[in-house]
Amino acid sequence: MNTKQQIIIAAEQTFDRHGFTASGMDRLTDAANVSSRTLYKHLGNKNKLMAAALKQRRERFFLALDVESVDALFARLADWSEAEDMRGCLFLRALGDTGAAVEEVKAEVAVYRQQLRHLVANLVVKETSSEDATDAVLVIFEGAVSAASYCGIAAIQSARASAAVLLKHLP
Amino acid sequence: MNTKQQIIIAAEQTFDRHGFTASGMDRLTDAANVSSRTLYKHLGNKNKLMAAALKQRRERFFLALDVESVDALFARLADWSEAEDMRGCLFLRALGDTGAAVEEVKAEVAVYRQQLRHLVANLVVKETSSEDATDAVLVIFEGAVSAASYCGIAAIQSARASAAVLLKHLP
DNA sequence: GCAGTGGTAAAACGTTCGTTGTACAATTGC
DNA sequence: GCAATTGTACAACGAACGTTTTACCACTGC
Repeated sequence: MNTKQQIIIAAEQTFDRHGFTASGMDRLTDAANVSSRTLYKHLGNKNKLMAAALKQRRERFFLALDVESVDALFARLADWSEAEDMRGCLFLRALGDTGAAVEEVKAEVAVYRQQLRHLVANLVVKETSSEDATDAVLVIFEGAVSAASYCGIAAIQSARASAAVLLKHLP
Repeated sequence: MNTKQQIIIAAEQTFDRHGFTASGMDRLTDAANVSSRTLYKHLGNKNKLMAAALKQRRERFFLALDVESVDALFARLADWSEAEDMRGCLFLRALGDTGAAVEEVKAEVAVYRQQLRHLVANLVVKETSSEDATDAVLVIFEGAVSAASYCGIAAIQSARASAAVLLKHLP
């Protein structure tokens, strides 16, 4: 079994559930079921672990969102929300939690945002032959992620319908 | 001068900028320009200070968003984003930062979300004679707040236009 | 058989955390 | 003039933090 991966997966969940700064190394080692010595051997320090957890989330997230249309994007997001608790964008939260003071975290957040924009832009171009609606769909996507944390899956279904309307009727 | 208010206002900014758990009492007393003894006399403890800062943010936010139409709502949000740095919803972040383990924070977040929903629902009813589009507008609002943290005011302008289209063309 | 690898447990490092105690200064109302 | 109020500075508390050290165990391949 891959110990490093096991640590990172546990950390992704722990940071999401309990916060980045508020999650001490004790809680992280307990969640991963490894000694602190092993964790430090594999990850170096807490900042690098945060970055690794974010990278893991990003890869898992975009794997789940590997789709061919905007509608499918929101359908997959709905699937995600049924499998995982929604607590708002983990990357936005990581930045706020750490006060944007951790370089490793800032870098990972930047990569995520760039990747999300590219994904949305590509889908929008495919359907409208223009990038113009990218921001609009991006806003709805971010809104769905945020609102799902207290409106549940209804927020995502609403977002899905809204996106369809927008792609038809936006200038 | 009202010392308590001065402490709370400084705390609102400090928590927003540096995170809730990551902001120590030293930083909070420094920002408020008071001694730690004074802060504790007025606020009791850190959890209560967090709640007070969130209440302050809520009141300030809804005062800025005291409008008569959905379009004006987004216009005011754009004004807000030009006066303040956007780092995503402070309430969502407070919940994630503390791992939803602080009752005082959970309560304030619940009040905020309820008030936001009521505001949006009232505006939507006024314009469409139905509450049906509430979730859709709520999603766009949340998305504007989140996306503005890295897309700037363009996200809010895009959200404003999207909301107008939706109110016209949603079933 | 033995070096190498990859893990454990437990204690300790110095620092920072949230919070309180003590002692003192400035302003105010009667 | 004096008591009350409201603030300060500063040191201390025990606990928790991130990190490292020390010593030890189990498995692997040659």
